[in-house]
Amino acid sequence: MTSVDEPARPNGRIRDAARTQAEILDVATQEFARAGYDGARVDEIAARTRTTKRMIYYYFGGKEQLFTAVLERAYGVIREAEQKLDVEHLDPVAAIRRLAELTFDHHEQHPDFIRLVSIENIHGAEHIAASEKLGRIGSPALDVIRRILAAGQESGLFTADVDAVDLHAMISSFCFFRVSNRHTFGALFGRDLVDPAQREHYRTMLGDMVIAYLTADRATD
Amino acid sequence: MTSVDEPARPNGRIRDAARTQAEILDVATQEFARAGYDGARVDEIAARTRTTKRMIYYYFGGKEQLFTAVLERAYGVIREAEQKLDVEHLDPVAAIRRLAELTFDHHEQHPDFIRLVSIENIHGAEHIAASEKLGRIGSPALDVIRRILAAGQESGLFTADVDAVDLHAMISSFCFFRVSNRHTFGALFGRDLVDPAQREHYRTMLGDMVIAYLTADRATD
DNA sequence: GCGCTAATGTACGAACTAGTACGTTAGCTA
DNA sequence: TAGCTAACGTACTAGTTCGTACATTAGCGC
Repeated sequence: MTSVDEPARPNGRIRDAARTQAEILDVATQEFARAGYDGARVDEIAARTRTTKRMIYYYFGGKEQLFTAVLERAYGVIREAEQKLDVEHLDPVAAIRRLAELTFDHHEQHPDFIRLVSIENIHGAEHIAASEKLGRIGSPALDVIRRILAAGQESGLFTADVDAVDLHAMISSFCFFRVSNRHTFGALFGRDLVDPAQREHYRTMLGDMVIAYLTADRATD
Repeated sequence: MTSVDEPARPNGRIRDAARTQAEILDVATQEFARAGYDGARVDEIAARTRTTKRMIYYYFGGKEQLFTAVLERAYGVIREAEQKLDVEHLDPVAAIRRLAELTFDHHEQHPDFIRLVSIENIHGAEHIAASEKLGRIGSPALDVIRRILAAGQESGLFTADVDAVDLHAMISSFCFFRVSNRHTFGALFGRDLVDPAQREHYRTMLGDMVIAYLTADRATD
């Protein structure tokens, strides 16, 4: 299921640096997501690739840097998706609900990414800190939220004192938890949070929650 | 900082099975939470104990079972805390807010527990599944939520179609995410979700969110 | 076609790590 | 106080795992 297919070559190996690197990253993503950083095996990653372990060290330098590269690519994917967000033509309430739903969908569709982020948190985000790419590139989604919030607050639809980063945290927490904690939650409470039959239910619940929060009138003290 | 101090014994070792086991569990909890399941080192756990690695295998059988025992004890602590919940004398709105706040506080005070749960999710909750104790002991908090919800729905304060498990998931997701993802979130957005100065802010935000969700009037379609 | 370099493969090693075989002793009981 | 067993310690091993030294070749530029 990798995006690369090879031109029919008799028996030999093809030289294609980009393809080799991409394939290593594909497999490494799966392996790290499956077993965690320390649980992942470099030999196992190599074995599931058309190349050898030698290439992992040739291109990435080591296990640590490979994981960083995996993270960088994974974050790249979501940033790309966020750039395609097109909700600002909607009224603020509909826009926020739509944004929440897209966040919900994206989390559901990328469980490996969720696992990688969980793993990175276990390790204190040290790989993000070590990465130049991931340094501090605020997400496009945040800009979108900022603009919608401003519009909603101006028109008096939204409570005034809500911050974009906090709202992003609120939406993310629900979407993230549902995927990241589905195993323990399911084992303890007997309910599968990612059951396809309940998908619409939770999607609606998230939207309702966020809109209710934004439009509630609170005592300002 | 362990809860056990020894009776002044000249130079010798004291025999105290319970103390030895408790000390192993204390250290193991820290070590697993620090480094993840595969990152944790049995030798390291033993070294930070007044006993030896042999005892870990003597009492627990192996690394796998040790982690399960650590989880069992950690879940026991929160179940104990939940049993002390005393909010049902309040009106439903105040009761739910108080419950949310106590959940918030508990998550903040037990980051190691959060990490253990994250780790267990990476491993598909297989240790919970393997544990007899953790099999399916519904949390006391859930019963409390159930009763408050029923009261709130009866009196017409709360929207009728909200379920206790779902509400528990909603509250937990916010509290859990704030602690579990603080490193990546901080690194990416430059905001520390567990900054003490922001503690009250997020605590209030959680309560506002939950109450707004429960009391909002939604179109029933 | 020649040569040069990026790309690749093979084989191996040093260090680590979970787990165990075997021996010892504290301290309760009769 | 003799004896027994739960509790404990030491030393070791078998297998694993990251990483590398060394050898090889594809294919582009000239």
